[in-house]
Parts: sequence; structure tokens; C-alpha cells
Amino acid sequence: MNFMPDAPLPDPSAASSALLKGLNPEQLAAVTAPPGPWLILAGAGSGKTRVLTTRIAWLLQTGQVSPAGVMAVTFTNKAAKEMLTRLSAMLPINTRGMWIGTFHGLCNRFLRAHYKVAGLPQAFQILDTQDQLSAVKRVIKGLKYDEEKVIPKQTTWFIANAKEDGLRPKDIVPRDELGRLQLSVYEAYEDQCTREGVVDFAELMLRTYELMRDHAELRAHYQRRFRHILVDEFQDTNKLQYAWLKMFSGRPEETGTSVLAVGDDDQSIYAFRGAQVGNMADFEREFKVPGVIKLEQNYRSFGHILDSANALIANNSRRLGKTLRTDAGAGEPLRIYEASSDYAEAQWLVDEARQMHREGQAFKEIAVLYRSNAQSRVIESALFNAGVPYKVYGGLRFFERAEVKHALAYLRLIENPNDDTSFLRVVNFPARGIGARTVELLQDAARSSARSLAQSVTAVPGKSGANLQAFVAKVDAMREATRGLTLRHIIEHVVEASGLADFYRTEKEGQERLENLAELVNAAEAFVTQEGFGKDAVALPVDEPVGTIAQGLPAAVARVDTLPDAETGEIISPLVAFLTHAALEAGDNQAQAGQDAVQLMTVHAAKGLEFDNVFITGLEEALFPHENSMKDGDSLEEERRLMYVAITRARKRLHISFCQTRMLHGQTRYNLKSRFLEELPEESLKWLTPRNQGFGSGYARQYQEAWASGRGLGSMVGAGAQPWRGGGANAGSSGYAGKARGEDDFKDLTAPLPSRMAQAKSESGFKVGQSVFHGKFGEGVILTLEGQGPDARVQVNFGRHGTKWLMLSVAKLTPIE
DNA sequence: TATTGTTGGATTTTT
DNA sequence: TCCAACAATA
Repeated sequence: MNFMPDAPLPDPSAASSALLKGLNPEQLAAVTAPPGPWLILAGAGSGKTRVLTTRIAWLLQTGQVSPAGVMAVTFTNKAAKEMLTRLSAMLPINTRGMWIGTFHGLCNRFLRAHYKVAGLPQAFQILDTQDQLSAVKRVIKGLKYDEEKVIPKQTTWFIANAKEDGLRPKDIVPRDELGRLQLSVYEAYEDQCTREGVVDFAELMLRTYELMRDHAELRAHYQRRFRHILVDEFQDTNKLQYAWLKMFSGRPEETGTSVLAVGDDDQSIYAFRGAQVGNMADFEREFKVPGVIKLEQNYRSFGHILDSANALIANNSRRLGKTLRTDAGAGEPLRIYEASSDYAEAQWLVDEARQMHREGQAFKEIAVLYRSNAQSRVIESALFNAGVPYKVYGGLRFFERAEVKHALAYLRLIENPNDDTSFLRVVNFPARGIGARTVELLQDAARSSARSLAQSVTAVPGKSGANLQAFVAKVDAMREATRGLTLRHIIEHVVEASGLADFYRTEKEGQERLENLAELVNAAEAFVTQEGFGKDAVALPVDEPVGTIAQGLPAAVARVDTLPDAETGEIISPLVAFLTHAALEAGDNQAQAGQDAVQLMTVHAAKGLEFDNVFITGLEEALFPHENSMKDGDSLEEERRLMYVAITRARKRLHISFCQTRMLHGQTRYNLKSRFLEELPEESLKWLTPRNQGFGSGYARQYQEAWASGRGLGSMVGAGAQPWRGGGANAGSSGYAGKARGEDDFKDLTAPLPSRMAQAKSESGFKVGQSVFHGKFGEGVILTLEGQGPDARVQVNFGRHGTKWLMLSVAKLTPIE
């Protein structure tokens, strides 16, 4: 049976030819493929993102689909943003109507729209990994289990795994005693989350999947709506994500939905997180893909680099099969260096980097990759002492920082006093005389009455009880004081009123934390303007299909991944939207654009990036491949794919190094060079140290020492404070750059396009202070008015029903004299 | 309740 | 080695 028989054939008309210009035959085939299930095997540097975005643009431009009929799903916010940015550069269209986002972002959007059927409060909050761990710990304590036996981290892992396999507690039959205990933690954890109105990452996915599975009407609606579903990085999908995809597409022969999955099995490096490369083969079979399209033309690297990558990965079995090729010429051979120690390796690397910089290479085009984070220290130290600017990726991201999480916890308590996770985080921070014993008493009281901590403070007697009540009163006061304020002012008020600001002002090391809190205000401000909550937000044409489920959708809400309640018109407040944003997008940990610094990161973190010059360090047995992954074939192959990813990051020049001795866990380890080195083609390599000298020859050591005595090492002595602690050469780089983001990433989204400007503003007829009547919530007073036209929204205090944000275009509000 | 001492653990981590 | 987490201490 044909899919969408009335769809026009690929049409190289004048309109579309500009889009398709410059595509190679395979890319063109992928971009203009007729509707249907397609699997695109996209090699590294083969223009995958271009193909994805061009296809969407082409589908829209040729009228094969409307923006509302498109769903494009990615794993990272970065990839989603990239897609949106490129798309709006290609076409002057409203990208907001499309469902482009991460799996979790789209689930969030879906669940906010259907929160009632999903059994969630509309303002549900999202637990990040930290929150989830502390929630699980709380459950384990509550059940009085021994944390030595039922290990919180393991149990969190157990729960996440179960959810990613689509399993609820009732579906699990425990294999042993530990399994039984973990299962009961899972059960109690679910109850606790429900009580507190929170969901974890896996829950977003599972809840969405179940809703689609169990509600025929919803399922029919979305299966009818999305004509084209595109999935990025398909090799990284897990079991649940694949099932989720099938739920949204339905059986293509029945729904006519076109699914295009893009992936690269050779770059599957997240099996340890549940990714199933097998999904690619399953997709090909289950969706009856007529033919796999391979993108093998590489536009990134020179020949020797690709030859090396190809030769290495050929050692893996069970591949879908693909060979990268380039027109760029052979380029330079790979430079291989054997060092006597990790210390010497770092010295050599620094020297090479400086040499390249002298030759005109920017530092930011030099990346240093390693298998594990612990390796960065010695390299940082060497770079620091040489005065070379560098930036380490990884570590805590902006919204994960303690002071930021504290502020967010207060904000969450304002929104939902029953959020016990947040309550516990800040009940005694800053210190206010509420000790562990008091908290325990409170938790006992809360448990026995099945109520939240905030609701149970009166049950604790004496001075401690009074302190607790004072804390709750403080949060209540903040709630009152911030009612009707803008997001910026809410946060500013909370940071002061909570005592956080004062606390960090008196702290010795508090300055940076204060700056981060200020940055939080900036981030909120940027969020408000970027996401369309600001007063100047320009309304967009509504292009959603009007139906019983998704009504006409105001643009502002669509951007924050939420939809208004179809019945009451209620939307979530800017505060809730911001808290959601903070959980779903922890902020990147990148250097600010324009900062010229050597880039240090793990190979995992480098996936998707590219640099002119790349160093891959620590090519030693037991390190890369890692000792924990050497035992079985599958994980060894994943290590090899990791090496493949590392190699394919380089555009021009690739360095690979290893050392005879390395300090690991406080002990000197003697390593052999990695087997992966043996798998690289000899003719593509240039050995900087004699090859096959083997460990213990001493040559590399002598070479190194002779070199070192001349310069370099001496400067290491007494070089001052540990550079890696405070930032050193790259001091002051806070991960989340609100301003930079505003200028760069969102430029295209916020720029007023002609079509957006055309939207006429209509006077709503309401004003602040006005009394209004709502069919569901009764009488209320308008606190805030924002936006214009179909985008206009109001914040209304309904007294007993609380303060609500409503879309004027959906909510039926009548003025009262 | 903040500081100091002890112990154990130490791949990778898009959301 | 070098950290985080917890216990013991002032």
C-alpha cells in the first residue's frame, strides 16, 4: 500500500532548487525521499543535520506538510536548537508550530497539555538526577532499609531501568531478596512522587508512552496529526524511546505517517545508559524500510584521518556497514607519540599545542580528548604552567550548582509547598536552627499522617516546631510578596528574602556563588524574552489543527513546550515554565563563544563536535579500552566505536599519544599501548618516537628527559595554587551564558519576521486590578497582563482557587463591575 | 552546628 | 591521589 498517494513527487521547481543546491546524490535522495519509513545511515561529518533540516524545509516548501504536521526529535537541547536555527534561516516560517525538541522536552509539552488525563498537576515539577537520588534516599530511610544493602544509587538505577523497559512495579517479579526490596522502594517512590507532584526524566517518557497507549482518542489525534516524524541519533534510542516512537507514528501503512530515522551504528557509545543500537535493525525490519540510504561522503576530515577511522572500525562485527570517503586529499599523517609518563605526555602535548598556535592555529581549534575525566588533571596542570588558556568541559552545569539549586528550591516551594525534596534542601539552609533530629521528627509526623512536610510542621512540639513553623511562614510570606511580580523580581526577592544572598555575602568563598545567583536572574530574564513571556512578545499565526484536544495554540506557550488547558485556558506561570526549563536544560558547560582556549573533554563529550586539531591521549590498554570494558566483546566494540568517534572529530591534524607509566588512583601503573593503535593503518601514521620500542626500552624516557631539561619542567615547580580548582587561565567562566545565548542562539527566533509583525494587536479590554469572573474558578482579580492579540495572557488571583495564568484567547473571562 | 578526621571508591552520562 | 560522604569532635 502506498503512503500518502496524493503527495507530490520530488519537484525540482524553482522554489525548492535553492534549498537542494549543493547536496550530493545521497543527501538529495534522503532530503527528497517520498513519504515512507526511511533509515539514513549517516557517517560522521556527512552533513546529517543539514539533511534533516533541509528535508523539513523541503517538505514544508513543497506543501507536503504543514508545520503542525512535523515532529523532529533529538537527544540534546543543543541539537534541537541547531535544527530550529538552521530551519528559520532557510525558510521564513513559524517554527513554533512544529514539534521540534528533545524526547524529554516533547514529553513535557505533551504532559502539560494533557496533565489531567496523565494524573499530574499542571505545574508538575521535574526531578533531575540529583533530586531523584535524594528522593530515593528519603524513601529508603522511610522504609527503614539498610542503605548498605539497598544502595540508593543502585536503586535509582533500578528504577530508571525499569521505567526505560516500560515496567511499572506491578509488572516486575523480583528475582531475589534485594530485588524485592528495590521493588518496594520503587513502589513507595512512585507514591511519593505522586504526592509531591514531581516526575523524573524517565517518568516523562513512560507517562507519555502510557497515555498514548491507553487513550485511543489521544493516540488517534496525534497519529493523524504528525505526518512526518524525524529522529536524530537513532542509534542512541533506548527501548522505551523506540516504543514511544511507534506509538506516535502508529503502523505507517495505517496512519500514513512518514518516519525518517537518522543514525550511525558506528557512533553508538551510550549502551551503558540503555541505548540499543539494535533499534536500527529493528526499525528497518519492523517498519519495512525499502532501502537504507547511506551518507558516506565526509566533508570534515582529510584522507589519513578517515582511512584510520575506517580501518579501526572494520574490526567491529555486527555493523550495518559503511565506509567514509573524502575528496579533500590525504592530508597529514596522524602523529603518534609514546611518552614515558602521563606527565611527559602532557608536556609534549603542551609543546605541540604552542607550536601550532605559533603557526597560526587558534587555541579553540585544538581539542584534547581523553577516556576518563581523571586524566584531565595532569594536562590542565601542564597547560596552566605554560600559560596556555584552556577550558574543561564537564562537571557541574549551571542549574546544577548548589547555590542555584538552593534558589530554585525556594522558588519551587513558592509554587508548590508540598515539594518535600525542595523543602528538605533548604529547610535549614541558610542555617536557622533546624537540625537533623528535628527534620527526622517532622518526617515521622508527615509519614504517619500521609501529608507533606510543610503540612506537618505543627506536629513537632517545642522550640524546633516553632522554628519549622517560622520557616514555612517565611516561604508563605515570599509567596505573598511575589504574587503578581515579574519573574525577574520574583527571583530577586527570593534570593534576598531566603537569606541566601546574605549568607553568601558573608562567606569567604561566596563571591562566585553570588555571581551565579545574579546570573540566575539574568538567565530568567533571557528566558522570559526568548520564550515569549515578555511583554514585547510578538504573537504568531496559529496553525495548529483545531480539534477537541489541541485548540488554537498561542505561540508563546508553544515555545515553552506547554499547551493551555483546553477547558479553562489555564497556562503555567512564567515561574513554572522557568523551573521546567532549568530541569530540562541544565545549561551547557561550554566556554563562552569567542574565548580562545584549548578544549579539554572526554571522548563522550566530544561526540557531535569537530576541531581542526585533535589530541587523543592515553591510548593504553586498560585505559582505552577501559579495563572494565575489555572482558566481553560487546563492550570492547563500544570502546572501539568510542575511539572511532574520537578520530572522526579531527578536521586537519590528529595526534595520538600514550605513556609507559601513569599515575592512577595514587599508584603508578605500567601500561601497554592500546590495541587500537595496532588497528590503525601504518601508512597513515607518523611516529614521533620510534615505533615498537615497546615498554621499558627507556628510549622515550631519555628523549623526554633531554627535552625537559631544556625548558618546561622547571616552571612546574612552585607554580602556585592548583589551577584546576579555581579556573586559572580560564577563570570566571560560568557555564551558562545567558547573554551570549540571547545574542547567538535565539537571534533567529526572536527577530521580528515580517509575517510576525503583521499580527494586529487587539485591545483586550482588561486591566490590572480589574475584577473578573471565570466559569470554573469564579471571581478573581487581575494581577498582570502580558502579550497581545491571540498571545495575550493574564494572571488572576482567584482567592480560594489560587493564582492562575490564563490565555485570554482560550479562557472565558467576563469583567465584573 | 561548623570543623576536622576517617573511610571507601574512583569509566563514560545527551535528559 | 584525591574526592565525597559520613562520623566524631570542639
